[in-house]
Amino acid sequence: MSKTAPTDELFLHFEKYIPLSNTLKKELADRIVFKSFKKGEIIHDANTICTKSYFIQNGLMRTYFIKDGKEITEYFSAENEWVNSPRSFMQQQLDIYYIDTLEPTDCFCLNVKDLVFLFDNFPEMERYARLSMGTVFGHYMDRITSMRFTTAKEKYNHFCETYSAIYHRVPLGMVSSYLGIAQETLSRIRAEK
Amino acid sequence: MSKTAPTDELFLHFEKYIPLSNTLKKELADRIVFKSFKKGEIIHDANTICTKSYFIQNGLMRTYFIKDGKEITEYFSAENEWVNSPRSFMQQQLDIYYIDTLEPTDCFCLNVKDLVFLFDNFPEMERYARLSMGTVFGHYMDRITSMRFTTAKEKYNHFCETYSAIYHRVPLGMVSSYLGIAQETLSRIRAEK
DNA sequence: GTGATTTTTTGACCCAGGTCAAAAATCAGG
DNA sequence: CCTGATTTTTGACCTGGGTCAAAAAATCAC
Repeated sequence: MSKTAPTDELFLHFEKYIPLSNTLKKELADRIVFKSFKKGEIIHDANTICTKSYFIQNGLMRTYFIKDGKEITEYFSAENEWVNSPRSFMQQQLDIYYIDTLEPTDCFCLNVKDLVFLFDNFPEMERYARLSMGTVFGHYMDRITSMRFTTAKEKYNHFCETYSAIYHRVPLGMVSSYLGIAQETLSRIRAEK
Repeated sequence: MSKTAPTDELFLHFEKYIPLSNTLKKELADRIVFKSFKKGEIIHDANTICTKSYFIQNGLMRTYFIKDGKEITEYFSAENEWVNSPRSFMQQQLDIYYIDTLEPTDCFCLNVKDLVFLFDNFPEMERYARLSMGTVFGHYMDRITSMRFTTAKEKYNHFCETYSAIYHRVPLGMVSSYLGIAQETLSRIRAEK
C-alpha cells in the first residue's frame, strides 16, 4: 500500500524548525497532496510561473536552466527537501529554471495559494520559512566560496561529500555543469583514482 | 545636527515588504540605536558570536574571511542594507566572517535579543525577514551562475553593474578576492579600456 | 612636505583546465 | 538481445588567467 498522505518525514522536517500544533498539522494534511512522477518528467517549465512546491519523499530531481542551448544544472534535490523554482515560486514571477526528475519520484505537493493561506493564519509558518531558508542560504554561501577558490578536483571531492547520498546516481554531464567544469575534465578527474 | 533615531530610509526599507503599524514603528524606534563608525573599524570579529545587525545609513562595509593568511572579501554592503555575519547572527553560533568599515559609516543597530522580541510579538516581522531574505537569496543564485560561467572580464563588468554605486570606492585587491580572480589579472582588465 | 608603507601596474613565465574530435562504453526501446 | 542513441572516455592541442618578482604610483603618518 502506497502512502498518500503527509508522512512523518514531512512533519519531522517542519519540527526541525517549529513545533507543530495539531491544528496546523490538520491544515497541512488537508492541503498537501501526494504525487508520483516517472523518471524524466518535467515538473516545472521556465515558461510558466511556479505555483507548486514539492517535498521529496524519495527520488531525485534536478533544477536546471538553458544556456547556449545546453542544460546547466543549478542543483540536485533528494529525499526530505523542498523543490521549486525559488524566485518564481516566492515572487510569483517568471524565472529561468526548469525542474525534472532523474529518478521515479514520490513527493508531497503544496500549492502557493495554500501556502499563502498558511502564512496568513499560522505565524509559525512564516518562522519556519524564515529559518529553513536560513539553512539553505548558508549552503549557498559555502558554495560560492567553493566556486571561487578550489581546483576542479577539489570541487568534485566537495560535491561527493555534500551530495554523498546521490553523487553516484547522477549522469556525469549534469554534475560537470553543476560544478562549472568541462565534462571531459570531470571524466579525467574521476579516472585518476 | 546628526540623526540619532531611525530615519525614513529604514522604515521605507521595511515597507518594501510589509506595512508598518504605528505600534511596530514605536517598538522599532525604541530598540534601534544609532551608531557611527570611523573608517577601518572592525564591526564584527569571527571569534565572537554575532549579536548585532547594522542597517547602513551611509558609508560602506566589507564582510570578509581569512584564507591562507589573506583577507577574502565575501561581499560589500552599502546604503540601505543590513549587515551582519548571517549564519552567526541567525543561528547564534560561530562563523568565519569578519566585518569592517571601508569608509566612515553611520548606521542603525539592532540587537539579536530585540529582534527575537519583535519576531515573537509581531508576526509581520517574521514575514519581513522571510521576504527580504528571499531577495538576497536571488542575488546569491545569480552570483553562483556568474562565478561558474563567466570570464574574468565578464565578472568584473558584472560587478561594476551590480555594485555601480560603490565599485570605484573599493580598493582593487578587495574586489579581486570578491570575484575570485588574481589582483594582477584585474589590474590588467581595468587597464585595457 | 617627506619618507615609509601600502596599493597598483607591468613583465615573464607556466599550467590547469578548456575545446575539438573521435573511439569506447552504456543505455533504452522494440 | 539487438541496434541506434546517448553518455563517457581518451588524445591532442591551446589559452585564460595564475604565480612570482620588481617597478611605479598612491596614500599615510609625522
